[in-house]
Formats: sequence, C-alpha cells, structure tokens
Amino acid sequence: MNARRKFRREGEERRRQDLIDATLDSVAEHGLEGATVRIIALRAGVTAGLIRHYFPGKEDLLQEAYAALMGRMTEQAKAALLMEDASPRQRLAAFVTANLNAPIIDQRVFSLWATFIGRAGADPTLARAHREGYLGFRNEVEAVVAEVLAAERRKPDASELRHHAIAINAIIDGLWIEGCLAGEMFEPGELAAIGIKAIEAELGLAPE
Amino acid sequence: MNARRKFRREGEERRRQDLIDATLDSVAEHGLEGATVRIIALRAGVTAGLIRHYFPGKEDLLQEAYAALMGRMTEQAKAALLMEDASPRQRLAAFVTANLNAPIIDQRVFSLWATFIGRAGADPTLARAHREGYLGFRNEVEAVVAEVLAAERRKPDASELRHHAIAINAIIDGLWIEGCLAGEMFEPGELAAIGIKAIEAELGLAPE
DNA sequence: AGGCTATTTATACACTTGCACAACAACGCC
DNA sequence: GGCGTTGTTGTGCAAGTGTATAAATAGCCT
Repeated sequence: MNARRKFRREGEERRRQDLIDATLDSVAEHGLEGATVRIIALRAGVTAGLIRHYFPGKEDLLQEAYAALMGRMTEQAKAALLMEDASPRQRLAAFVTANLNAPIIDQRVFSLWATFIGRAGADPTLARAHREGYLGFRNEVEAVVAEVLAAERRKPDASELRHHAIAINAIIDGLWIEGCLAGEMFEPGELAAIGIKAIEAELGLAPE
Repeated sequence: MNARRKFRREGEERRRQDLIDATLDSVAEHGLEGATVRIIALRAGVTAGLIRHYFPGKEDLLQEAYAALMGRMTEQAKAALLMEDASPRQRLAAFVTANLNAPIIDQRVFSLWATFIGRAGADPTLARAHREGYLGFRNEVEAVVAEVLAAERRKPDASELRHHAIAINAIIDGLWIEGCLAGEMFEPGELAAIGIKAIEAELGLAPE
C-alpha cells in the first residue's frame, strides 16, 4: 500500500512545453484565479512540486505562457503575408482571411487573450509586451497597404498611410472579437468577406 | 486600548454602491485574482465581514459589479443616438465620437471589460450577458445605418444592412481597443475622425 | 549489473482565502 | 434618556494557496 506513483522522465523542453500548455488550458477553463499550481500540474500529468523545478515561480510560468500564446497567434497570422508570387492585394486579402478564420478565431484563444490583457493596466511588463506586439502587427499592415496602393499607382503620404493602417487594424480586431464571441452567428468565411470588403472600401479600391 | 473602530451606518443603497465601486476598483487594479474580500472592503472603508451582510457571497458581488460596469458603458454610448433634430448622418457621427473618446476610451474600463469577458468562455451566465449587450448594440447601429442610407435614397436589403452593421461595429470596437491600450499614441479626436471616415467609406458616403 | 544523478514525488509549512458568528454600537423610536 | 433593532466590527476557522525540501526512482553511463 501507499505505493509511490510511477513516473517517466521527459526531456526538459518537452516538460516545459507541457506545463505551458497545461497553464493555458487551465487559465482558459478556470481563469487566472482558478489556475492554481495544483490544477496546472494535474492537467500536465505531474505533481505540483515539479513546476518549481522548471520555473522560478508561478508568475514566471504565467509570463512564459502568455508569450507563447502571443507567439503562436502572430506567427500564424504573419505567415499569410509571406506568400510569394501573389499581388499585394491578394496578400492583403490572404492576411485578413487568415486572421478571421480558425484557428485564430477561437473562443478559447480569445478568453486567454482577454484574461491576460486585462492585467495590462496593472502589470507594466504585460503592457509593454502587448504594445510591441500591437505595433509590430500594425507595421505589417502598413507595409502591405503601402504596396497595395503603390500597385494602384497612388502615392499616400505618411499620415494617410498611418490612418489606413489604424483603421484596417481596427476592422480586423473588431471582427475577430465578434467572431470569437459569437462565432455561430456567422457563416463560415462570412467575417473574412465582410472584412475584405470593408478594407477595400477604406482604401478606395474598386471591387474586383 | 484596543478600542473598537468607530463607524457610521450608511443607507443600504449607498453601501451597496460603494461596495460595487470598490470591487471594480480592486479588479481593475489587482485583477480578479487579487480582488479579495479584504481588499475590496478596505477600499470601501469597511471591514470584510460587511460584504456578506449585503451580498450572499463574493461571486454575487462580482456579478453585480460586472452588470453595473456594462450598464454604465452602454448607457453613455446610447445617449448619443437620442439627439433630436439632427440628421441621421450627424447622429451616427455623434455616436462614433461618443464611443471613441473619454470616458468610454479608458484603460481602466478596458481592463475591467477584458478581465470579465475573459471568463465568458467558462461562465455561461457571463457569456449570455455579453451576447445580449452585443446584439443590442449592433441593432442600434443597424437602425441608424438604415436611416442614414434612407436619407440618401438608397434601399439596402436586410443582408446588406446586416453586413454594414457588423463591419461598423467592428470598426468601433477595434478603434476602442486601440485607444484604450495605446491612448497616448493618438491625438485627441483622431480616433473618432478615423472611425467616421472608415464608416463613411464602408457605407459609400461622399465626404462632406 | 550496479551505481550516479537529475527528475519527480510527496509531505510540510506559513500564509491567504471566503465565510460564519458573536459581540458591539449607531441610530430611530418611544 | 433609555431601549431595541440591525448595521458593523472583530475573531476564528477550515480549506486552499505558493513554495521549500527531503525522500524516492527512472534512465544513462561504465
């Protein structure tokens, strides 16, 4: 009786990833408050003490989990911009489509984003992490917009470009939220179509 | 020594309001996890035990605080739509302007919104509360849009109207987020101007 | 096969949490 | 002014928190 639990030794990188994933799952399901070390460890299939073997403290685990979440989100979105041999306009459309469909449109991802970002007001570290991510995202948008307009032989000045980028960023973000929170109210692809049309209107492009 | 603390008996409604306000302050400052009954009570200038005299439990206090927050936000926004003797287009612009300036654009309000909405995935009660608020908001938008287009002698069908409302809603939400999270990056009134221009483009209105 | 070592478990600890409850005192009423 | 009601305080408690640390064992090296 009282036999000690069997266990396997996983590689360090694997264990850290598992713990981070378990953290994200726990936060999504129970919120930051409910994501205790014991819950997280249970989900990862280990005991609570192990967390401290890989992370200096719970706070560090949360930080890394947030970074991982943002990394995955922006990575998937930016990939759409890298398409070779496609017109700027097609790349912009692909970017929007990528952002307004699964897996970016996802209630769990949104819950996580909201939970973490809610602390940006109190946690300067988090606030700066977001700021940088946001500016990076907006700069990507601005770059494609510049290409799109150049292909139409238009020469917007810097201020005009910035305004377009802000507006387009807002359109994508806003539709993303709507899709995440009320996904079943939209047909598949509907949000992307609305987004592309709205952006073309913003840029004054004739429908294709 | 060890004298018992002096206190005053406030009216029931007043105390409940104070506790709700203290809850919102605490959540905004420390997050849901850090908003303990003791912190909340301290902020309200009472001792922790009193909370249970006015609310069945902490969970109920949080629910009421969220409801109060949403009520204040939508109330202020909708007020802009009620302007008498103004053209539909002016009312739409006023609505956008109201939503994209203080006090709606506010980091604290955003933090609260994000913190609470992050639990919508796990908490069905919260999810439904949001859904209703969102649909109400979008219906308001759709109604004004219909008026604006009617004034231009255009007859959009239901699907077109819905798409416009979704896009405009996204523009407002997206700009709201940008403003709340990076307010100092924008000139006063700049977001509202961007929003109005984007919406006019979406609706195909000629600039005034 | 047998030991070494780092990974993992298990237990303990100090502290915080939400909540229960009894004592107390502010205020209205007579 | 005294009294009763009840809003309010203070204390206590069991459950749960993050963290520290010792004991155990899985897997590699020779």
